[in-house]
Amino acid sequence: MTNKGGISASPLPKAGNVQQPVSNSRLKIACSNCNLRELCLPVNLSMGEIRQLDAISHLKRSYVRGDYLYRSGGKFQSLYAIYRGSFKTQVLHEDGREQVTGFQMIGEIIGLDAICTEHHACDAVALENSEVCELPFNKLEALSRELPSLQRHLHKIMSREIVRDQGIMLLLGSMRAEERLAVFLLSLSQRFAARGLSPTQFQLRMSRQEIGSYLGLKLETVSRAFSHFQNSGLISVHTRSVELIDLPGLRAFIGKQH
Amino acid sequence: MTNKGGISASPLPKAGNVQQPVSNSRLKIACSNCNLRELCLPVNLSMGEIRQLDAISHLKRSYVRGDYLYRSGGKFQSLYAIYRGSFKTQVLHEDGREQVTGFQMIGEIIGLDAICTEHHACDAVALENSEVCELPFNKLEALSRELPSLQRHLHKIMSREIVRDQGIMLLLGSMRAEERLAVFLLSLSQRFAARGLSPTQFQLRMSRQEIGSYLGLKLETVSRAFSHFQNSGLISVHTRSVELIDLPGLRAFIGKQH
DNA sequence: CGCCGGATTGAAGGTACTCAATCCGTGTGG
DNA sequence: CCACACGGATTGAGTACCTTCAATCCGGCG
Repeated sequence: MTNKGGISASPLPKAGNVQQPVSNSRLKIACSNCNLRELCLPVNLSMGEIRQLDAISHLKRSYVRGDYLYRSGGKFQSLYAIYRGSFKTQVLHEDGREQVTGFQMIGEIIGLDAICTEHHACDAVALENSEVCELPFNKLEALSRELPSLQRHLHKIMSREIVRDQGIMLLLGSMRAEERLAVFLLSLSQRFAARGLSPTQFQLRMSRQEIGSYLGLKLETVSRAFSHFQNSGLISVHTRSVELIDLPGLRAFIGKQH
Repeated sequence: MTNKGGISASPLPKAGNVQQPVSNSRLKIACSNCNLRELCLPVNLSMGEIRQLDAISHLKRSYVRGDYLYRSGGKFQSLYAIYRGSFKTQVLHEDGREQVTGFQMIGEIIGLDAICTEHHACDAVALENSEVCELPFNKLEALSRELPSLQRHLHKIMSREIVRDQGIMLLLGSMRAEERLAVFLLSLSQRFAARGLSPTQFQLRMSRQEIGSYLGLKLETVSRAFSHFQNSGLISVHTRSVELIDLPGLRAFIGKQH
């Protein structure tokens, strides 16, 4: 209950019920007995090696909805493993346009975009009450020189981010509005399932506006797509609570011509 | 003239005229005297350290337009530094849709998407006669444990790829057709400039179809946007040869409401 | 010369956007 | 406790932009 996030990778292995409340988040806790360990460290590390990770990570304070974990342009120090809650990342264009580039949930790593310039390339904003585990990057790099399996793990996390982004490019570049939403819902479903939560019933943590920004659509279009899925019997939706009624039907919907 | 690509990062420092023809590409050549070195290795490595890099890299044979450097699903072994020519990467959806996810040119590194699964997540296809330098990833990882500045460099390359992809998400998610093309042309211009080539006159290596796929547009829309820019006096275009006449005008075009 | 693929241009149609009204759930204050 | 206000979500009508379909053009090559 008083544990701490380590280094995440998704797609994630089953991790049992990891969504227990954290009673005292200021406590310094160890990766070695974190209940996110199977989520964050699917790596063959010995107990001794995990203790080395413990030594470099800290549990940070809570964030409430709207709080910034970091801001675009800010100096890069650390990666963050999400221990509780969820975040969105967004890039802002000088003309005021904004694009949500991702929604991150428990066990995922955030901040990789900042490595190349040592400054954050996007904002990270809490979508709900959240806690993160801070991983100072210099120390992480040093440790990964010692531990090849940690090094490989770090590379995989970054590579996975690249693959994920390419998937979104495919979505944005070639899918129609309702297909985009179907892909989005199925992706959420998978990620909840990987965390031992229901793949068919969940609460959205983001607004229609935020979903739209992520999917390259206006909020009204997102809303219409939700309604259409509901009228087709594929889902049941009531503002932010969603039930996926016909998963195969949703999957089949993707790629269908008009 | 008979040199070899190393490990690239962009945005790239000025690198003089790196576009000399390679007389005999089968020769084993060294990073240590590669004329791409300033492009590929903007890293503080000693001569001895660079020789260690030499030891793990090989120059691969030429590819002609349409040749696959690797295919989606193929086993991952190596990263590739482009030594001459250019490539596109594309992901294919089961329903036949395809999305070009990037165009890579000389000095850039390709294959990072495969690290997470050990299998390539996209196809890489030559756009013209090209040569690459193969970098076996296991050896690269091992060496980067020895050389912190190489390690950092590798992380930066991966991070830069993530940032680049986020920029494309912004483009695909929130820009209109002509803005997308303007961004694309300005990005090419910058990349040519970084290689000591003209930022205002160049040959496109890809078809309208391929540009369209990259930008999330149909080829006719791309063609119309080219024509419109030409009629507005911003560029001069004749099939694949492009001259950017009014760079500030192009820049100003981005973000303008309708 | 004539073919072929890629590029351009035109006209018609469809999808998603814009603008606007209404609804609904939550939280606040009387 | 209820009325009201507020922000987010839904729904509708009209429009803009991009796509689709189709014809034509152009350059390279056999």
